[in-house]
Amino acid sequence: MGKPPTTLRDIAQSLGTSIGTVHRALHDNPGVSAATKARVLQVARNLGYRPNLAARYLSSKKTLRISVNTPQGTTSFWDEVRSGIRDEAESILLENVEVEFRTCPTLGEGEEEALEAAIRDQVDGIIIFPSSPQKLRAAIRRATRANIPVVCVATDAPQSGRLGVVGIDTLASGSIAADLMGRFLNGKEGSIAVTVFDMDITEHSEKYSAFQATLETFYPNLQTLKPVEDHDIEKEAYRKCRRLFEERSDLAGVYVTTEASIPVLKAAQDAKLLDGLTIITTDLFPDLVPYIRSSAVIATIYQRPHAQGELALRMLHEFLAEGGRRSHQVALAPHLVMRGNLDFFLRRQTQELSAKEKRRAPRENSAEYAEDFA
Amino acid sequence: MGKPPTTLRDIAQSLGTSIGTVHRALHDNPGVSAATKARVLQVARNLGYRPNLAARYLSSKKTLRISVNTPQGTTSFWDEVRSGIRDEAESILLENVEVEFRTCPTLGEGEEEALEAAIRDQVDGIIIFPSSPQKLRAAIRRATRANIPVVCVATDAPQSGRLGVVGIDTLASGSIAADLMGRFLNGKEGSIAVTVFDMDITEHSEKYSAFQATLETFYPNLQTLKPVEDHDIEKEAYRKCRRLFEERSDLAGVYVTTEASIPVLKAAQDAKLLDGLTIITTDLFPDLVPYIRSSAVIATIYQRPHAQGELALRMLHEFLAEGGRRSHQVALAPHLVMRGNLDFFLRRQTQELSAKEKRRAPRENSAEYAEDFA
DNA sequence: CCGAGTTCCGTTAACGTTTACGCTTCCGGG
DNA sequence: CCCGGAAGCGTAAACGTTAACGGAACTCGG
Repeated sequence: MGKPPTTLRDIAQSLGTSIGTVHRALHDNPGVSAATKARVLQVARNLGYRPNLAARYLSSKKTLRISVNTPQGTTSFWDEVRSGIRDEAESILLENVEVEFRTCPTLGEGEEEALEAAIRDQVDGIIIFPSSPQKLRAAIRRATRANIPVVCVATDAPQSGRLGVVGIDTLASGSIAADLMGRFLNGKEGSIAVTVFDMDITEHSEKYSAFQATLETFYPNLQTLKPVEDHDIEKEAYRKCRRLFEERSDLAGVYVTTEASIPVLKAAQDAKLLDGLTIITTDLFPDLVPYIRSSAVIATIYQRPHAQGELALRMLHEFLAEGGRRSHQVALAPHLVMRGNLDFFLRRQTQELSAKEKRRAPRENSAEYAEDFA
Repeated sequence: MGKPPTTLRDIAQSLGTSIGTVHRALHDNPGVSAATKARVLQVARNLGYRPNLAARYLSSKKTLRISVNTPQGTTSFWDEVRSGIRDEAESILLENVEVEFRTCPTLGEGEEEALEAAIRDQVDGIIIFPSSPQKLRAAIRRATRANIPVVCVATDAPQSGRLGVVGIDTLASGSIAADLMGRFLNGKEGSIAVTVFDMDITEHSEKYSAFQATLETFYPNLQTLKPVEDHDIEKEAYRKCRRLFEERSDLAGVYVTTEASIPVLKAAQDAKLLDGLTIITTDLFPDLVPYIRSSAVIATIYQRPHAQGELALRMLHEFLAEGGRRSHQVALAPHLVMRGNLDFFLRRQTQELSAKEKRRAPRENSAEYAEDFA
């Protein structure tokens, strides 16, 4: 079962050549003839060569630089994503990851420039939130061609050649929102409003249609209205919702899929509907807490930003370190937050955000760990 | 910012001693006087020494053997835990982890013997499900004293000196169950039955009281009954529930916190109450699926066995590899599964369980990865 | 007082890769 | 004919740790 793994030496010996040549061939560095290179690659494949990462790291000692291009954001969402990335970077064995944050102050502003800057800086990998995928597609392609893998968080950038995505499963979150909405309304009739960022974003249109489909299947007495697009602009969200709330007298519930739930709630309040509506939101941040406690927001779909950050970095690192054999499409299940379990999530959030530098003193020997828990 | 890390050499030089001595001192191997050992430890601390894992692994090349002691189980729960452990073991960089499974066919039978066997076999670490913590406490202590770290999954073994636990947050799951129960019942009056494994298990009594407290706070018109203990014995679960169902005419809902939801459902069916009761269960396995689809089970609290397995192994490995600085008490948030998002979880489950050996051919150079996704 | 056995410590060869350097061979231009 | 340069390849020194070996100094029974 446990054959000793093949090394560069093995390959060199079996070819009657030297380690240096094998190494150059495998990395297509200059200095090898095409013929020997081919032979080396062939033998390497036959022998099932896999590089020893420990040796590689020990020898080269180059640290991987990865750029994190995310917006500042209006809620704590992106802070949590970033702290997830940081945590994962620190926890990686052979600490050889260095994270550079390129945070855009306003959404969509300077996104492309930041990406270009990362490419220019020759980072080894990029984690990005493509707020408008079609605008960034070309730039992501350029990064990929420059041999810099790109991982998208939260939103995908299709047709861009990106290495992978990590996000929340749209079907799972849209459907559970619908199912809960139906249950909470418990047989009532009426229509449900859904706000999204923009229907051009795959994730949002998928969420919307999952919601709509589930509601239609299981709760035919409820009707999903056309989506309200808010582009994460507070005023737009308020204005559009306010109008909707005044117009539709049969409105029974609202499902907010974006970060911008506060303006929607304000609109409901101003329309004197806050108590009458069944409202399900997305994400979890300080401003939202009182609404959940008071039951104005009956449930919120938590998109686990911390976990998204962790996984994005993990995916990138795995790829960079060993050529990545894992799935490149990670769809997380969202968490459901209500009054009852709210405190659990709040506690966790603060833990995660403040988990700075808790490195212990070097405790080489492990004889006494049990005392900690006795 | 980027100081070169201190090495054994640095310590040796600053003490005017040799690298070998430093090494022996840090690992308290024989052959160092108490005096020099103390000096070495002192300097190591001052210089903030942290071992270079790559070098360590490269040099020693010993693989970590870890034993996984879990029951066979009556549902797929433990299969998923095991597959999570396996996945994580494979995905660890510097693949130096070897997992040995010691699976007990029947619950609580031969648990202690299996643990003893693992200790005797000199494994480097143990992951265990302590089905009856007090019985295993002594044995876990012995393992710890033999310098073998023990991580508990799903259930804790307090006062046992175990290295850590990974499980589901009891507060989060008990409370969300109560909150949902209250909402689903929507103002109705009545009593709610709760089944647990055994109130002596910390987790279960915590879950129960979280449920009870939340229900009492937010839905005072619903009353939590005394817990039904089933000890994961199907007959016991059926019998006790059947009797309860016939006795309590005001029963409105049931919260099953154990694996044994099927006998409870059967009892409800036989008592002709399946449609009348609002039932929330725990875990997700094939036999439960039809009940969820038909809405007999309105929601189930998924305890994420795969994730539990992953995290348990990660915790153990981190500790073994570098003296573990992470939290040793991991409490996961459960997932909520309903009709709407059921398919998502089922798809995931089958993916996770069948994710065997997908290692690719060695792909040394990474120039062309973009093609895969173009 | 001499060998045998300790105790303590220094030295050194691994582990598999990377990288800088150095040695051939061959070719074209002066 | 000789020299410069390049292409192709071998060599060896790192990287930080582990583990085995060897050698002092010191102890002790005979």
